[in-house]
Amino acid sequence: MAVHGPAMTDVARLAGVSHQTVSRVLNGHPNVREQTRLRVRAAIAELGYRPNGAARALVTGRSQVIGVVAQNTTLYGPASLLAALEQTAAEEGFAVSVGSVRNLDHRSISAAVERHLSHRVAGIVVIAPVESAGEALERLPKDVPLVTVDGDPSRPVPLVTVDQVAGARAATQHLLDAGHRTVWHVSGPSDWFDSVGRIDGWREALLAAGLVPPPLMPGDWSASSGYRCGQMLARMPEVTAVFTANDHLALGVLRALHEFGRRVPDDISVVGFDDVPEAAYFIPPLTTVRPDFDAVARASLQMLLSQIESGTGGALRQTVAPTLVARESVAPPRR
Amino acid sequence: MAVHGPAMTDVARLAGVSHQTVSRVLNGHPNVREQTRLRVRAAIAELGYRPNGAARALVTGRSQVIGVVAQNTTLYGPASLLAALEQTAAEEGFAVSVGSVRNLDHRSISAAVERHLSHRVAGIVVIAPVESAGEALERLPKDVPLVTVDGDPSRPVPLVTVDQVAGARAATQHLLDAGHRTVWHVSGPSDWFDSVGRIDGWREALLAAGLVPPPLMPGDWSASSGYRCGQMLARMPEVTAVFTANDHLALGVLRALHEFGRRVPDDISVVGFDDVPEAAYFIPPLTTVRPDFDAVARASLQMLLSQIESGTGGALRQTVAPTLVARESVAPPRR
DNA sequence: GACGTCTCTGTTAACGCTAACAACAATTGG
DNA sequence: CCAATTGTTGTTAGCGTTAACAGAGACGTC
Repeated sequence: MAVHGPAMTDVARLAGVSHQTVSRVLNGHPNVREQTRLRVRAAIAELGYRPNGAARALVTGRSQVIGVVAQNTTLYGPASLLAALEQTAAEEGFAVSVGSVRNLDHRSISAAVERHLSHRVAGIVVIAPVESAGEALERLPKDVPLVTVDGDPSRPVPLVTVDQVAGARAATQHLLDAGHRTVWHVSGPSDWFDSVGRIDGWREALLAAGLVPPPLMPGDWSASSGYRCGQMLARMPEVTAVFTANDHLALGVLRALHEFGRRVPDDISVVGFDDVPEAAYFIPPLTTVRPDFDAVARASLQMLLSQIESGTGGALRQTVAPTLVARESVAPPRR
Repeated sequence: MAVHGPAMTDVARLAGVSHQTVSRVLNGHPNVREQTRLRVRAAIAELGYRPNGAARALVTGRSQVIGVVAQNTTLYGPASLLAALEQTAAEEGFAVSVGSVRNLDHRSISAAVERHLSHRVAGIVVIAPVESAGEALERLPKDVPLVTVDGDPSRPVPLVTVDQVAGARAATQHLLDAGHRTVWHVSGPSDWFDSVGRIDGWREALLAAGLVPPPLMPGDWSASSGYRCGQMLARMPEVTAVFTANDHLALGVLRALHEFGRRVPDDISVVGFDDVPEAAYFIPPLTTVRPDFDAVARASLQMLLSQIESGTGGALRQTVAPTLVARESVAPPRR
């Protein structure tokens, strides 16, 4: 074990140059004779040399690593985002270090950020969808490039976010367009910005149509809470259209409706949010709103990289529009 | 930007000691006077000092980072595993760097491993569920602590794996116990060891009961392929029990059966694998097999850490038994 | 021919930390 | 009382890389 690989000096010796020339070749400096460059490359290949990131990080002050702070990476949204971030980062030559936290409270977030900072990450992406994360972020050292995803729109921090409001408005409008008199909403937890945005969008669409929003049914993202809400919705004959804050809630609702003999979409129409891969195979196939996680990842990474390169902070803001995916869970109400 | 924080010497100066004493306090060396230790800690706190991981990694030859190579971290299984690994690693003071790859072929895996190596990770966990990953692993440098998860049982590499065979056997037996004459199987892709193990377990259980396994229906983990298989199963009156290689396949099957008017569990019983959180809210709630991802993560990390500490390689092997979760999708066949 | 100006390459000094050794006091044993 | 041991601290030398500067040719210009 611990048979350390060759270092830059070994490559230099083999190629008959100084270690600095090797460094220049590696970093793509212009002023290296083509012939020298080739000799160096050959030596690198022959020795199987791999640059030591730690040494580079030490001298440059930052590593080629981006830290991501996320909660609950088992959920579809965060997991997709994380995967997309990792892909995009890899293309830019960055590794991604994950610091998932159980709770998005001040202490947990700070701890995760601390861990990343002590590894001298080049920048940090915080997937911080809840209220309590916000404070933690403002107390962070100002000299670390930072981007938040789905965070608090009211804070002066660079933010990339799915346009929750537009998505929710589209979902609600889709139901209204189908002829429904009103639309009920099963929401996510109230301390998530995602939830708040979706509630706002739903409310806006109703108000714009001159309707009074019916009471909100609060859930917690899980199929389980969707089921509980569904049991209530099923009992109310007037309910003909439901918009749920995510697909898992929708799944729970679908099952409750099924148990009560309320048919979807014949009796009640349902629209979800997220477009999980299985949504097309729910009973019935779920109409839902698909956020573009790749676009979010790309936007946040780009924002982060520009901070890293330029050194400027800047509280940019970028929004990615989701698209409605129409399937069979929506139909006009029966007279 | 680039306002570098205080270094060890700054702490030392403030505490009135040498930087080496600070290092000793940080690393918990025994021979430091209690009073000195307190002074140093106070200085650390006052300056908000954070040790520089890069410098430490440079001098010790390895960082407090564990590299994870995984494919498709959007799927429930890999995502759960990753999250569990990260949690466990954090408890041990390690960060986790993810290198997700699109394809698990030789080139991609090697590239991901290379990236990790150049960051001098302390060890690598490869979630390598497919055939083609195997070769890549054997050509890796021997001096890097390495553990594979759900990998090839026939290769001489430390391996932690869910006991797929036992899980599949339990699922199949559960259906036989309910009185079914035979059990059909919708499998995962044939190059995944998970699939192979589950097929083996299914086959074993049938053979042990003196039955001839019916034809295998190959799927690809997705609800979509489950749906396609389900359309065929629904057409065959003799089919009364189906075991699917994961819950998403089961979801697709459920929907196909529903469309064809075949009721579950009245006409056909279904058992899945994974116990995704939504499985309890399928129509009907799905009986499934739950692998213990936390246990897998703990076992693999423990195995990795012991390699890191001892320096010995050793081709250990550890298996984690899954449990059957009975819900409503299984019933005795109708006469 | 002397002098600037390129292009290429080498030399030296950090970066912040740990390991190895050295140094000194306090304690013990004879 | 001297030597050996122990506990505590300081000094020095790297780890492998990049940045800053220096130097050697080649070339063109006055």
